Amino acid sequence: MPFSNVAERREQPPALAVSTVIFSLRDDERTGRKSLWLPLVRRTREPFRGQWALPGGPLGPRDSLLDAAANNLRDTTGLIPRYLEQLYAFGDLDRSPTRRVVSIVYWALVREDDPHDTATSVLLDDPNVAWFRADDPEALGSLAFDHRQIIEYALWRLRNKVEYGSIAHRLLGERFTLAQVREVYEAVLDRALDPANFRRTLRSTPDIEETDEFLSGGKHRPPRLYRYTGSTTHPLESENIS
Amino acid sequence: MPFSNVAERREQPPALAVSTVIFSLRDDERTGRKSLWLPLVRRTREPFRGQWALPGGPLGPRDSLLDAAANNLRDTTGLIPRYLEQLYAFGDLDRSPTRRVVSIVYWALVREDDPHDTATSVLLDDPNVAWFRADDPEALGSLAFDHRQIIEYALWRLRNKVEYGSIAHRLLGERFTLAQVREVYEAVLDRALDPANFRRTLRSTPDIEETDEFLSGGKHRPPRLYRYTGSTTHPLESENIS
DNA sequence: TTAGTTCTGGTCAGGATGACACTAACTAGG
DNA sequence: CCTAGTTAGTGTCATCCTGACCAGAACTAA
Repeated sequence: MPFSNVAERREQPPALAVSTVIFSLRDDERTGRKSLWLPLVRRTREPFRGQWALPGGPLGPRDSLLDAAANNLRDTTGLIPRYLEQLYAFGDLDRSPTRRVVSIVYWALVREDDPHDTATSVLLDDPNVAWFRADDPEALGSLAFDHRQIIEYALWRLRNKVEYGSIAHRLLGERFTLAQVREVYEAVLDRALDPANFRRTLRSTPDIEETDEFLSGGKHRPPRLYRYTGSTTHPLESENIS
Repeated sequence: MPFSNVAERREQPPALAVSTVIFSLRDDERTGRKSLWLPLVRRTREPFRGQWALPGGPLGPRDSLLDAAANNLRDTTGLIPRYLEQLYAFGDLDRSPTRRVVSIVYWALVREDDPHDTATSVLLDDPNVAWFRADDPEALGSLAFDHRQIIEYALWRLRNKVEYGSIAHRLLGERFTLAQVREVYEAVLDRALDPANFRRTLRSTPDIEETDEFLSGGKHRPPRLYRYTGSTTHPLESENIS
């Protein structure tokens, strides 16, 4: 039932929605390095029909906030991220041109090659899902709702995140080389880092442990593989998908 | 209208509420130092009637999230904090024994002697509002809902906050001595700091500027007063009350 | 066998930090 | 008025952390 004026519609109770900003590490021919990419979905309904938006949907009555984010992500993009963290709750009055919506936004990190994240295959065939560079002003300029600000805030949070060790671990696999971790840092911070110094600092952290294996098949000297021995952060910050 | 069983009530749309964790700096005879205190309100309705809880209430249809937090705080405690920041959105299914509630929680810093924060006088006369030490296990043990976990998370966030400069500024006045800033740090970190070293690091930050004034009236050598020349953090993290 | 690239360990200088001694400036009490 | 006591503020020293850089090790490709 539509409402005839603004005052009337604002008396409606606010709708609750959950959205997600998903970051992944991908090759960027532009810079030669890896950089951060994120998937967006094309809206099929008004408002903003046809424009790109963050994946999301209403909060189901039987879902916790985290479950709602994970379930919706699976349904709209096929992604099943191993890591979801709450970003922020957006609740300004004029976020949506129709009824008032309070959105609780999560952010996720997925691995490009993770069999658990079945995203790649699904997304390639779906014309309503596409990946964009996280700092691409072209793509971000025409997003639905206030999703541009949300993405910029997510990027800011990611860059200001202290415990990069665990972030790298989420974007990479169970075992990784130090150069791969460096690529994560370089993509997030958007600058080149000295390999030797980076190695020194990373080896001094207790969270990363060396293994006896080496990565073969490369073009040059095979690098040693390392493992992340997760130190627990605050419970709320490290929720896990069931 | 009550519901007869769990399945039925869970089909109701979740209610939206806003609560606030308020920190203030107060003398602590126990340790001799200053420490963090927070006000709680006694619940006058079921559920948890008579128990202590965070100040909060439902989200008004014409309030932004921030306005809702500020308005509710004023009504229930008389506090008008200069600084409110969003902490987290809590939305587990079993947070409330009656209907489902999603709470968006803010945290605030107030000054004990701020004329703007008219709290002290109001709160002293109201038997339904009381201050507790933020790490007092006795008081926190019997809180309503999941408010104990919320407070612990707020404390964790406060301690892990990077930009202590601005935090000190919020808890203190426009002008302050370096010893007062040190008291803030000592209260938050819960350990003593070397006055000389603390002075050195603080004077090296561009955010804090010395004035020509000194604080008179003390028992000993009058300390110089300083001023905070606020550097802006991310917009979302530094919302201001209108 | 050699050139090319990455991996890995090392040195060095400069800045930040903790421990601590010492002087400066005020009040309280006789 | 003088002295003791307390806090404000300065300076020094050793240590740790960080960025810049060098050089050898280990592998591939030709």
